[in-house]
Amino acid sequence: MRPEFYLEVSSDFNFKTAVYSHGWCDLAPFRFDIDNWRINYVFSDPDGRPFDALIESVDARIRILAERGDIDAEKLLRDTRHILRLDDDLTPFYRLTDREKRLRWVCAMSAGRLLRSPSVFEDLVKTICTTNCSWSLTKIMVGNLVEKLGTPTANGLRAFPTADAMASVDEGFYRNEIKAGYRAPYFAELARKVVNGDVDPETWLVSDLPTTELKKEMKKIKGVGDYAAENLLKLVGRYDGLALDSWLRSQFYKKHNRGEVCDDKSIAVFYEKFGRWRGLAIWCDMTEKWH
DNA sequence: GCGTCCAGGTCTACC
DNA sequence: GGTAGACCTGGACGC
Repeated sequence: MRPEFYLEVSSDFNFKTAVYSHGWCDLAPFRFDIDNWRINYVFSDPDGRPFDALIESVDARIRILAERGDIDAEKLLRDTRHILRLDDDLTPFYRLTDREKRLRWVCAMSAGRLLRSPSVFEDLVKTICTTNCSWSLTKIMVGNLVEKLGTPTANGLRAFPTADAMASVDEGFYRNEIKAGYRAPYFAELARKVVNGDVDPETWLVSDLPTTELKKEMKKIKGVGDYAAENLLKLVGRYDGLALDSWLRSQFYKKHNRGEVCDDKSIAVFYEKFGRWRGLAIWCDMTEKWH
């Protein structure tokens, strides 16, 4: 009998829009079952022992079925709250989107909770894997990281690798085994710095720094530029940056500029009215069809 | 089958 | 502060 746990959710939480908020549900060690609308994720206990868990929405609650019983349930529930953004208050954001008829669906569908990983480190590595490549290559790189460096569960599934595991291999491994290409030295250096304590991405979650300063901190990581930093900022709950990439730009051109290319400043002006929520506003606007 | 282009960009050197 | 050119890889596309 698999142990099961439940989490109460607020009335403005929507499991589907949270899970399918962006591509993260498609990246290992997440597994997304779109037919039954549930996800699996390989969590880790504080001692590093991984276990698989199924997460689904049942009767307006979140049900979590763990692979085995001897787990740290408190951490599992904390991690689940974190990845589903259960504690995010999007009320001020919805007040802004409700002002525009075409964006009223955002509040109506309780959209805007961007799925994230239990650790900022994992989101950081995954974000670097999204830069300058196709989504299929992102999936390959992340899949390789999990498959070749992640600790296995009893059933052979694997957790996302720890910084220690990532620091245990060299640049050549990232290039040849992970297929990280020119990102190879970035991953080797990042893992080394995290293990040495020179960088602690988890502090970004609770940082008192103004967003512009925090973004500068993030950009000190090799491989993290404007897009990556602003994407990470969204995942730690700051939506000041648009995180423009080629996909987002092309969607904007199609939806709001008759398919014609325009500069980034014009896109910024378009979403200026959403203030500190503009990054979330553009993301919801561009992904409306997904929901 | 092969060559080219580009994708959920960033870094470095140079001005 | 701004910009050109280089950078890995895999998949789509044209021929």
